[in-house]
Amino acid sequence: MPNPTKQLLFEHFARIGKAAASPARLEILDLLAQGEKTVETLARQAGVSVKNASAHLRTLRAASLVESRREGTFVRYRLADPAVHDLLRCLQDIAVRQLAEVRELMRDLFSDPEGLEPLCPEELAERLERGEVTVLDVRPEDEFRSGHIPGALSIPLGHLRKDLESVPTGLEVVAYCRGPYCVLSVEAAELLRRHGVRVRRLEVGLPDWQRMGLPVEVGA
Amino acid sequence: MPNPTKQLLFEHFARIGKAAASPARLEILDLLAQGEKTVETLARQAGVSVKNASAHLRTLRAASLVESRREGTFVRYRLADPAVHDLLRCLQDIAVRQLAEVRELMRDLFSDPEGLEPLCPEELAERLERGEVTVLDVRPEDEFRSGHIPGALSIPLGHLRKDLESVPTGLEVVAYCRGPYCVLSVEAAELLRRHGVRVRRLEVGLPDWQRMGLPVEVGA
DNA sequence: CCTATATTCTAGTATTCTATAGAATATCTG
DNA sequence: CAGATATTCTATAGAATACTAGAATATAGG
Repeated sequence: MPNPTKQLLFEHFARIGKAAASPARLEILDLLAQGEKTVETLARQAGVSVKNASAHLRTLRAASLVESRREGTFVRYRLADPAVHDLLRCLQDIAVRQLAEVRELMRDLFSDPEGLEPLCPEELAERLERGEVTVLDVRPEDEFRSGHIPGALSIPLGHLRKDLESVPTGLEVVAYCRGPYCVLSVEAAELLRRHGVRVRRLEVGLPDWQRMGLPVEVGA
Repeated sequence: MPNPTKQLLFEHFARIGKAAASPARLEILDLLAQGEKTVETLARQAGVSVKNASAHLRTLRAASLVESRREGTFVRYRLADPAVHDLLRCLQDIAVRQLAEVRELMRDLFSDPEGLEPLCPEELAERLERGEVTVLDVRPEDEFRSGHIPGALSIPLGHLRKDLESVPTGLEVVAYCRGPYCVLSVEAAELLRRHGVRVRRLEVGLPDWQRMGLPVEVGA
């Protein structure tokens, strides 16, 4: 009679689901997929109060989706398991495939006015090997330091706006950011294109690139 | 300023997460991964009231995780997308990897007293091709009819208890059920082994087998 | 049209979850 | 140890969700 046990098992599965049942928490997970972050950074980047972020992190930790370590007065959080990123991607993919509203939002945010398709990771890896492209990481600096595509240039979107000249224009530029549902690289590409730079987007972000087994460089 | 839009996007992602945030709903999804089922069947197999099952199905449909069609006085539900099964598996895998309580439950339920490892799907496919094994589907009959491993014999666990003689014993028997977190095949294997039958379990269920691109037979 | 069956809808209550404010804790610095 | 900063804990009000029972709807069959 394993019925109560089966129920127990599904209750635990649902613990993971419950942790993934809040927009704020999903955004926090998305940010943590880019690397370790403090509570304050997470709160700022996700647009919630520090107290609220702390409460959400507590929930996420109770479900073992994140871990933390103290470093001085800061507490740094990180994903407890790369599979957590898979979970997030899974939710996102179902949402895009099944929810018409989401497909519409995606079309508005990501469709390229010039009809240029984003590059797939394999293609970028090849062209990078041949030295054909300049790779541009437009995420915040701390995320670049946590890990980036080897040889990539770090110019966070905010800096890019002020200093477009810093982008080398000899080769075609490929911009990337947090993932397929992040608009940083879209905005970067628009900005650069308006200034005559040949630029395309990578269709995924660093976490996906890493998860595919492609090489990642850590540090500045 | 795509901030409200970003928020909107994460709200939609969380709609999927919320739908997956209840043990009863996860069990319903697990059952639906085996094939179309009526509300009543789902309620019975998941151990909840029909009204409650109906309410959960409503929630699942609102999140586009399931679809339904009417057939006479019955309404049959099914998964809206194979990716929904991936989501369930993702939650389960994280739970097993991260939650000690779950690992303990799994050990209690699935560890084989004789130390026999379950077969992986690739191995079964090979041995099936060579005609070396008898494959036994111990799920309820309706799930067998919705799809099963080609050549498998359908003997639901309940029938097996009453009629052990019906299992051919010439070849090694491989029993399978709903998935890696389903105990039907474990109980079947124990039962058969106590009666001297050489039997092993398949480590996954039919939905996983199908998702791997292995052949599936439909009908009786 | 009437009845039986399967399912859904509505409403009410109990429970859980979320966000926030204020107090408390931990660590570093001097 | 006092003061400053980062974070967590506790309590709480409001919102959302779950389960149940009774009414309503849809279909099939006589």
